[in-house]
Amino acid sequence: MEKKTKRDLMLEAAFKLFIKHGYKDTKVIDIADSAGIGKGTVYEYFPSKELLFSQVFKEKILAEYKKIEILLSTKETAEEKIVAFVQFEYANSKKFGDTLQMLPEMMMNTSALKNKGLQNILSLLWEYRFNTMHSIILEGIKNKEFTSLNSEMMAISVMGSINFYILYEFDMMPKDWPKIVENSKWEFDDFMEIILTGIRQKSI
Amino acid sequence: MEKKTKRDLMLEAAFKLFIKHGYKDTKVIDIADSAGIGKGTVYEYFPSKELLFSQVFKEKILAEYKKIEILLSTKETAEEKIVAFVQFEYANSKKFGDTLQMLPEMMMNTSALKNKGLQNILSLLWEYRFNTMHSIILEGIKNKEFTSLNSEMMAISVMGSINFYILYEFDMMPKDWPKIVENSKWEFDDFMEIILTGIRQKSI
Amino acid sequence: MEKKTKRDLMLEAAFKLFIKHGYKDTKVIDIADSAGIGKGTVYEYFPSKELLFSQVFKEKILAEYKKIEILLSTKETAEEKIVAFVQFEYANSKKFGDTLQMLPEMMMNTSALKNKGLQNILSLLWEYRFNTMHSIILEGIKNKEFTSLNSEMMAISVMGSINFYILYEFDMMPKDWPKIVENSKWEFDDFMEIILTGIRQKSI
Amino acid sequence: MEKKTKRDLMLEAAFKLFIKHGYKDTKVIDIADSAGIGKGTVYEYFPSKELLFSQVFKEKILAEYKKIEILLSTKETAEEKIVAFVQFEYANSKKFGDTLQMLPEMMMNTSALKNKGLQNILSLLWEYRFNTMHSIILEGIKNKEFTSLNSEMMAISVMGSINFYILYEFDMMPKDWPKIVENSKWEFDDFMEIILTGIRQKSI
DNA sequence: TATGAATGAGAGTTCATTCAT
DNA sequence: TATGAATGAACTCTCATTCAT
Repeated sequence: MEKKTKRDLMLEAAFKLFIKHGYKDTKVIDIADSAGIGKGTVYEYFPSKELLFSQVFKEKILAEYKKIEILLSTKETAEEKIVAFVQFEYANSKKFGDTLQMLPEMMMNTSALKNKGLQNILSLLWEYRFNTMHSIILEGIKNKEFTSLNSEMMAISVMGSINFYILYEFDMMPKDWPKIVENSKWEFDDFMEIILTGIRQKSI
Repeated sequence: MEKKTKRDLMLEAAFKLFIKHGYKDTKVIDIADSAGIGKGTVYEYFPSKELLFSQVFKEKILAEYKKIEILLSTKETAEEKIVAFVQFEYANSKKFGDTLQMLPEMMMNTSALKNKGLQNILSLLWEYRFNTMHSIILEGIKNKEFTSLNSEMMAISVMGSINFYILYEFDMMPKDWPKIVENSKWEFDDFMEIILTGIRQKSI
Repeated sequence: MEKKTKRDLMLEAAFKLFIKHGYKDTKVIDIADSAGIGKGTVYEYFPSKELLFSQVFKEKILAEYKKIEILLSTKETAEEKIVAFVQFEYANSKKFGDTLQMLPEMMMNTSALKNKGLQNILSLLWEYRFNTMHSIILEGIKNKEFTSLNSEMMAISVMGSINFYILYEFDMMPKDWPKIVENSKWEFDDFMEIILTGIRQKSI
Repeated sequence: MEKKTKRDLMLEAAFKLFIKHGYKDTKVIDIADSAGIGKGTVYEYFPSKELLFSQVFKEKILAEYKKIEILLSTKETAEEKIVAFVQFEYANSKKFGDTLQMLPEMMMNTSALKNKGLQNILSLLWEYRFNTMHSIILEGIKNKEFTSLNSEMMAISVMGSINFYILYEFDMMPKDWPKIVENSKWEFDDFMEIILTGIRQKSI
């Protein structure tokens, strides 16, 4: 029976609109209207649109992604961790709803933000996700689960595959290309097999 | 002694500015100035900024990527074609100079475009690149070069890896994470080994 | 052990801020904060910012200037009264501290006030000061201390000189013109000599 | 048969509104409306409201005041120059019409301008007028026309008297004090006599 | 009585688009 | 055909004032 504060209402409205329409196309008045409050009220809580975005990012998006750590700690092998990582990101994307227009903008480092400091905030997500994956890879190499090729290249390959997979599944791809109708277990297993085979220690 | 038409001048200026600053941050006046023509003249050739962008995309960006076909026709095996594909995209990105601000916007399907129809134009690049890769994969499966897992998943994994690799090499990633200092041959070979191992036919 | 009422606290805070930053640049919230009360409370005592200003002016500024009367009553001749008048205004300005941004706004009849009625309130200071000076002049003429030229012109000349002298001494003048380094007794005496000579009865 | 440019129309409209209502109370849209042009057009000619004000000041106000030099060069003695100076300023004020609300804001160094550089522009007028007067005084001292008291104090006294006289004549003073109905020759002569007597060389 | 969260009219500025020349 | 001066809708942000508590 928790009552949502105005700040929460605003962050959530802003979050939805930012990911739906992107930064530049989300107007302050839209956020206010969507949160059911007055325009001026936005500025009672956040000093500017840019800083509001910054908070949305930190409190809504980044925070969500950081929950991966708990999940990973329950897994033993590096392979299991990578599988969990993909499942987690997949679920996360699903949770953000069907309005993911901003995801690419976020995933890539584009930015309509004037403030250079804020531009880097988008990098935080990249950095966090990449570093998490890189750690798993390094652990896998140490364990002899994975081959001992350049670990950064391995992380790049795996992360790239995962990003693309997610975007693909969530309709960020061209609307008119032959879309896989349903995300079957079979597809997922194949996908994991492909990326894991790429980095696995070759059995002798 | 070919004389460039005003239309060409504009398309080229627009192309450079769009990839340098992105759609929203490229002003019509900048394009006109850069092309050495009057602002009003832009509207003699293109009915709006959005449609100008559409033409730039089709005639400049997509056209550039389609040159891959010639290159691929010179290669025999699917593996060779994938290596050529990566090298081509890498070179292409390099050619765009050090001003690649729009690359992520293009690679991902972000858009500041109001016109939903125009947003899909960005998908054309995706579609083209993905289909090209998918064809190579299918050919490789047919040749028994590649494993016979789900071909779309294979294409997704490979394309994702490549996109990420390119973005990484061209500094679109967070500025402060441990950047590989120089793009060594060794890294490239490792990268190719990883993605190819993922899809290769397992030797018995 | 007098306890200051909220009203007093507000008037004093408002007084300080108005003379420091001027009318438009003093925000209601600043006054409330400075007085250590809530913003809403301001409106319990004063119906608007304009009327608050009006009260500040009447109760703080004008009241301060009216103390001249006590001083003047201790002087015998008109000349002595003029000297006292200048010294009083000089001291008054000094007392307002080093934050006299509003002094010119007050001395001149500028106004950011929308309410025409309120604009005239600033005139009260002028009127009071001018009338005081005019009375002294008339007394001096009657005493045969001063020449019998048009008494208003005499008052205008003397008041203008004094205003300018004060503004000059308090740095309201252009910062980069040759500023007299220290306000010496010699300068003051010269100044008084100049304005008094202008109105003195010529000795035969 | 000179045709006024849009720029001229805007400068003139801005000039009138600035002096009538002051800086903060003159809206860009008012200037545009008054000049009979669109709001956006203002920004085709001037990059900001502040810089527009700056130009108005330089091209309309300061330029007008600098015409004094021609007049002064036709006068022989320092006294004649001071008389001419007063007459010039009086005429100048008259020319500016009956809407002089901004004159005090200009004469004093108040400012609603955020830009510190622009604040100083108001000082230019002060500086110019004071320096002009100071030069006349110095010349008069050299000629033995004037007494040899501190020349800056003499300039301050004379300038202050003149400013006040002008403001008084042009209704900047309290509306309800006993206003001299008509600016008679008699008043003017008295005024000049008073300020000149204050600085004249005493005859022996 | 006292509060401060909430408000929205209104400010300066931008820029894609129009249109008289 | 080619132009750029002119436009105004739309943006972000401010702050005096209101009002439920």
